[in-house]
Amino acid sequence: MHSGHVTIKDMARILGVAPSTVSRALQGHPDISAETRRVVRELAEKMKYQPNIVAQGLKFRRSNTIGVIIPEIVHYFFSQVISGIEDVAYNAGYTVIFCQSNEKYDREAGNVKALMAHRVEGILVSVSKETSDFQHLRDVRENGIPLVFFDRVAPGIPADQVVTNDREAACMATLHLAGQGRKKIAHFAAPQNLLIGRERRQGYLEALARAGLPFDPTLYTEADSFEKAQREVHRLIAEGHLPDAIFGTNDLTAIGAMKALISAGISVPGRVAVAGFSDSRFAEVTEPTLTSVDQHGFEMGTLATQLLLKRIHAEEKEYPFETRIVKADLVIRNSSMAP
Amino acid sequence: MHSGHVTIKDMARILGVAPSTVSRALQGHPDISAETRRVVRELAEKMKYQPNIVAQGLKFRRSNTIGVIIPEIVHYFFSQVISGIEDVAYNAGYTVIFCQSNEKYDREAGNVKALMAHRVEGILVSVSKETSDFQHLRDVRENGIPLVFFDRVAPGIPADQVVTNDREAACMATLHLAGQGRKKIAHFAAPQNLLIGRERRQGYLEALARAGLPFDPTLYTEADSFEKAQREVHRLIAEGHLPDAIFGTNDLTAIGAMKALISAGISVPGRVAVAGFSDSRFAEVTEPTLTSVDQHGFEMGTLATQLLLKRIHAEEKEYPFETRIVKADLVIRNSSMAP
DNA sequence: ATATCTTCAGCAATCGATTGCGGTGACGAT
DNA sequence: ATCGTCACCGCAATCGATTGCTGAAGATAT
Repeated sequence: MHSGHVTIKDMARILGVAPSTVSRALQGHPDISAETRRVVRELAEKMKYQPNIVAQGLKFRRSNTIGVIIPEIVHYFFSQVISGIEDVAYNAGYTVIFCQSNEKYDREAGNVKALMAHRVEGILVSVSKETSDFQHLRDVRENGIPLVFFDRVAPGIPADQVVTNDREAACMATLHLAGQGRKKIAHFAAPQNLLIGRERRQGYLEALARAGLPFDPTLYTEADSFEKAQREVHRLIAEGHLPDAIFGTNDLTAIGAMKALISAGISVPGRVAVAGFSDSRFAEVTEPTLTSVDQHGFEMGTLATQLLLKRIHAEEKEYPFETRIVKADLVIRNSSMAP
Repeated sequence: MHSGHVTIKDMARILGVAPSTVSRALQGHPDISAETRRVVRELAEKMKYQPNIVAQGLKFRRSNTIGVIIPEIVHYFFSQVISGIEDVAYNAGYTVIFCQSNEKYDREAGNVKALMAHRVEGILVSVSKETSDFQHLRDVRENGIPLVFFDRVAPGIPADQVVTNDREAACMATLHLAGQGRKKIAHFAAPQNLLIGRERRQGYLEALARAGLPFDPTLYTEADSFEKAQREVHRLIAEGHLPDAIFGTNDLTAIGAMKALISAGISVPGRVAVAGFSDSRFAEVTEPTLTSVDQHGFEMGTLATQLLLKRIHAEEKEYPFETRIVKADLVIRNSSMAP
């Protein structure tokens, strides 16, 4: 019959008892005789009965489900985060509904609606690059659904957050480049509507200041992909503004720059040192290996999920929102060696 | 009140009408007057009403949800597949519940149970390395739930499958190396209990035969990781069995070998050509860039999901199980150029 | 003015699981 | 013989949304 799933009613009909009796027998309610309990449990075993969580969820108004919205899973960092999320959720008996925004605002808003319709108990989100209107996320909060941002947060929305100390780490990476004797350090930045973009830029500027280097606008540009970085390098070369170091806002950007430099006959790290961000596995396989910042994605995922579950279990009790920082580490490799 | 979600009853109470009227008004049932419809819709708009999909699912006995079980998401290939799955599912109005087996049998079995309890309409699975008992997957089929395997299939279970033509692709890669004038082609293989390990090895052997090259046992070894590959290269060098080409069972293996060769002063592809498998993004960033086999993970994901949805929508109507092969392409880059 | 029809809403059941309350039998006590 | 006391189980409501059927008005026809 129907989808092949055994229900409590099916078993009740077979045994000639009421569904309520079956339910109570299964959960060991004292009102049910040992004999009845035994019979019911045997049948449940035999028919491989599995309670319908959806129905239970309706009854108890909880879904035991959390939602995750991620820009693009095919990034090592994000897949690490997801892995951490799944791990904690699984061990807490929660299931994870997974959505990908593909860096699109519309998709992200659609994902939020879908998750709400599914009555997830909480949402973990890293906002897309395109998102600048945050009403959809505000709606989540207004519906009383816990929200935790990780890595990319939305400004002005009351929620827990798990972020990297982007500014500090960016500063550290840039200072490292300066420490190698580099004077003309370029920054290939992420879009400035993203907080992480602004933070990393700030860290870069701070490092310049601390190293006593001037900020040269010709060495600052928004480029956050492999291809864009290559274009920018070509432009810099053409315009005669070759820097002696490049700090990329992420690894693919840094690698794109590095490849463009090398194929233009410019040695790395000989003439130009390069550093990236969010230590991907790429960093170890490039030639030269890439100096980068390890963001500890898995830990960000576990921590974010813990914060979410904590807030879910706090029920109505409100408490101040937390911002947790997962400290990133600078991993120094060959691309940033002294000339 | 409760979780903040507006229900049809809430609106009915406010408007002083019956829940059924609200329901019909929202779906434009002709029995409802234009005036009532307008009033209801306005309130729904104002209160941001969203139908409870869980309740609808219970009513209609469909969850609009599919489940995915994947060994480890932090592999570029699998994250590509997931991306493809999510894409098709989203466009078809399905949500994806995501589980990670972490290559563990227990975890995989637990995931299956959880997905069944959630009444997913179908399951996509790539079995873990550890899995040798497939009863949990057989249970899925016996419950009448569609199942589709991708990449790693379970033998003897009636289900649709989407796989790579591993043997053919491995043969192609090896023949390519032979075509570059290489005579002593080594193979760094995956464990032979994995089907893909055996298939790729077979492809390698077949290519040797077709190229008229003898099989040299000293050039065959089981090594399927970055580190193992490096050790093997050092051993080959030490033993004086340096090949003039290496075909790795996956990209990290190939890259490990390449790095070890280069750091030993052996030029790639000058003296030794290298090719990998399952084109990761690594392949483009190494130096030299790595020749590899593109498995088209995204397409495997979309195809597998399409097969699953097709079977879900076929309702009770049975039709023969399909095995679809996503043909892998050899992507020739610099690591395998002629000497 | 009565009969018939049309229009529009509500009642109640349904999906699967759970639970407060009420009811039925057996048994002993008075 | 009647009442009280358990042990045990069923009825019905609930969660949110949907739908067949029923029913109450008003409109139209005769």
